Formats: sequence, C-alpha cells, structure tokens
Amino acid sequence: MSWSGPSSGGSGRRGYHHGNLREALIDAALELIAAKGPAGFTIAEAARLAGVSPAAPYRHFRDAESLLAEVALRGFDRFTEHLTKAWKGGQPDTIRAFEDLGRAYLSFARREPAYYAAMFDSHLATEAHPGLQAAGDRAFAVLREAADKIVATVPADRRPPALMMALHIWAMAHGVASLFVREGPSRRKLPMPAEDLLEAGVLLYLQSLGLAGAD
Amino acid sequence: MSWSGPSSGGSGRRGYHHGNLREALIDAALELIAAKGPAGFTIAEAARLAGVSPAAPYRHFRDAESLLAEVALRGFDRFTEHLTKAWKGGQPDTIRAFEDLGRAYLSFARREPAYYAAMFDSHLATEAHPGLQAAGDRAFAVLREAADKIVATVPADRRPPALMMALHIWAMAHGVASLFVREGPSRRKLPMPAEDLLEAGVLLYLQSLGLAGAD
DNA sequence: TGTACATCAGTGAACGCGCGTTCACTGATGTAC
DNA sequence: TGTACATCAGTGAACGCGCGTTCACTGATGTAC
Repeated sequence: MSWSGPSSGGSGRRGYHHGNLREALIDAALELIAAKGPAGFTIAEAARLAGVSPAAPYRHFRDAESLLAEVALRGFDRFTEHLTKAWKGGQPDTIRAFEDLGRAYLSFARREPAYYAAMFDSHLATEAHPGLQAAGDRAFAVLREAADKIVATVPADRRPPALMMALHIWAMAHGVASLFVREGPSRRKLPMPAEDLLEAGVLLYLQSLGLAGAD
Repeated sequence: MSWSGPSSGGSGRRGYHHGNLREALIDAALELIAAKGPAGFTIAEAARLAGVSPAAPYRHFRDAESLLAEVALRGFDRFTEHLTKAWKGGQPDTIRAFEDLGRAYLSFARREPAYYAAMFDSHLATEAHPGLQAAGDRAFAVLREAADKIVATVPADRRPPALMMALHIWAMAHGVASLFVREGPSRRKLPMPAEDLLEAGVLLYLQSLGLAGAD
C-alpha cells in the first residue's frame, strides 16, 4: 500500500523526520497568507505551524521568498486547471463557455484567496524565480485561446485582435476580483454579486463585437 | 511673508523642533512605499528619513497604520482632483471627456505609484480609519457622475444602470493599472501602451451601448 | 539476513538585527499679564 | 517691553520581541555487500 507520505499516517509527524515537510510548509504558508496577507507570513511562523524547528525549512527552501514563489507557482497551475475546466474547449457554445470562464476567474479568487494573493499581490521579482513567469503565461494562455475562438466567429471585417480582447477580459476580471472581492478602502458595496457584475461586463463587451445577441 | 512652514527655510530642519514633521513623515512614507511597497515601510525608517528620533512620529500618528491611512486618504483626495480635472464636467463632449477620464486613471497610477499602492495595495482596515472610506467614495463619485452623463445620452429603452457602468469602467481601469503597470508574475508584456489598451476597452464598451460611433 | 556506512532531514542554541513602543526628560515656543 | 509659565514637540536610552540565518550536531533511513 502507499499512503500519502513516507512516514505519515495522516495525523501529523511521527518521529525525528517529518516525512512531508515541504508540503506541510506550503500548507502553512497558505494558511498564514489567508490570515494576514502575503506580507504577513514568515518562515519562522510557517515552521512553527508545521511543528518543526525554525531552521528546518532551509532544507527545502532557500528563503521566504522562494517559498512564496512556490506557492504562487502552484497557484497559477491550479488557476490554469480551473480556467481550463470552465472553458471546456468552448462547449457547449463559445459565448456560454466564455461566460463560464469569467465566472471561474472570480470563483477562484473567492475560493482560493491565499493562492490569489500570492499570485497577484505578493510583488515577487519574477525573473528571480524561473518557471513563475511561465506559469502565469500558461494561465493567460487559456484566456487567449478562448479569445481566439470568440474572435473567429466575428465577420472578418470587424474582427478585433484576439490578444487585445484577452487582455481586456483579464483586466476586467482582475479588477472586479481585487476591488470587490477583497477588503480595502476602495471596495464598494455592490448591489449585486460580483459574478453578475463581471458577467454583465463581459456580455456588454461581447455585444460591441456584434456577439452575444443584442437585448 | 509666509513661507512653507513655521521654522523651515526649505532646506530641512533647523533646531530642536522640526517645524513640519507631520508632512515630512508623509513624504518619507511615500518615498519608502515607492521603493519597497506598502509592506516595506516602517515608522522607524520614516523617522530616520525625516532626520528625527524614532519616538518623534508618535507625536503625530498613533502607529504605522495610521500614517499609512493618512497617506491613502491624501492619495484618494489627489486622485479625485486628478479625475475631476480630466472629466472637466463632460467637456468638450461626453465621450471625449470619458476617454480622458480613463487616461487620467492610468496616468495617476503611473505617476503616483506610492499613493496608488497605499490606496489599493495596503489592505487597510477601512473601518478603523474614519474618512478613508469616504475619500474612496468621493473618487468613485467622479466616475459615477460621468457614467450618469453618458447614460443619459442613450435612448431610454436601452439605457443601462449608470452604477453598473461606473463599476465596469472602474474595474477595467484598475485591472489594467495593476496588471500592466505594476511589477509581478502576472504582468504581460504589452504590444501597446497600457493607456491605449484601456482606451480601446472603454470605447468597445461604450459601443455596446450604441455610443462612440461604430467603426 | 545482518552489518557498516553514507546520506538525509531534522535539532537547538546562538548571533545580530531592526522594529515598535514607553518613559522621563528637555529645549523651544507662545502667551497672559 | 519684559517676564513667568504652560504647552508643545522633540530626545535618547531602554525594553522585549520575533525574525532570518548559521552552525555543529544527531537521529533516522536506505543501501552495498
């Protein structure tokens, strides 16, 4: 049989070796980020949460930023997966799938605020963490692919650049997520769920392309 | 004659009393935020920058967060002023003024990154700092007013809620600003200035309302 | 199957650091008379 | 105009704290033979 980890039966560490410290540290980081934001997490506290001495994390991560970068990277991977599932290759139809994509963007921000913060709120120096930029690119690529499909249904003479469209949607989705889903002085009280706001925005945008049927 | 401050001739402090410490601390905070983000500023370092002992700031601010909140509040006030100027009451015409408003949003984020970060990136607890929420509201009100004017030019039967429209524009502008103007793993290389991206987005959006003349 | 050994993944003590905050204090300023 | 005094806005020393990081170490694990 193979359980989750080498020496763990599920209820935490066993003996001298933790068995799965790397994962435990990432979980701890997520917990701390969720509670206090990306700036409020420290290696020391993550170690404490994982039940391990403060020196132990250095066996797995060079420093705090590397741990944070790993969290962000995994976040992007999950995000990509989440968006891909929602897009479903453009099924049942392109417009519907596109709306689902928008909703998925927000639901990720809502349900995984720690990942989202690590990804978008941590001010990581991209170049110092290879793979991170690429992971972000992969997430964007889902949007880009969807935009390609949408744009292809527009008559050639009024077809906007798919890249531009993807950027617009990305910006609007991100704007809604950071303004209306997260705490802060700029947050408005919304008279509607953020999801509905975004969906309406996307629909209006698509209308301008002659899509999504005028009302 | 009245110069800038009680005992300052412009070249810094004079004697035992600083003369304008409150302002100097705010300037120092802006400088630090610009350099290291809202999380990377400390009262101690701000005091050092202002050439004053670490205890001095406590005569003017209860703690670091209060100072940050003051910075954010001033940022919102400047932002409001900046947007108001750009909107010009809807001159020369509503559409043009609306585009100017969008550009102004971005140019503020670009030219005042420290203020912008304090306003949108600092995760202040709004309720703990009275006036802050109101200042944010005033900034939004400029957009709201503009949306009202725009919407009024649309035939009544396809007139969208002005509030919704203001929220969409706010979200798109904020999304563009935080994704493409600031550093981070989610930042795309843009094949165009962010201002152009936003303007195109706003125009497309307005087109969906039958405004801004279809191309 | 047993044993020696290399390697791995932890410990825990220690270090220097900078921060937030307090305290009694003191120099400077302004004002009442 | 001068003086006593209250108030204000600083000082600087001190405190406790938690963090990042290092170091020599050691317990556990796996593997060659």
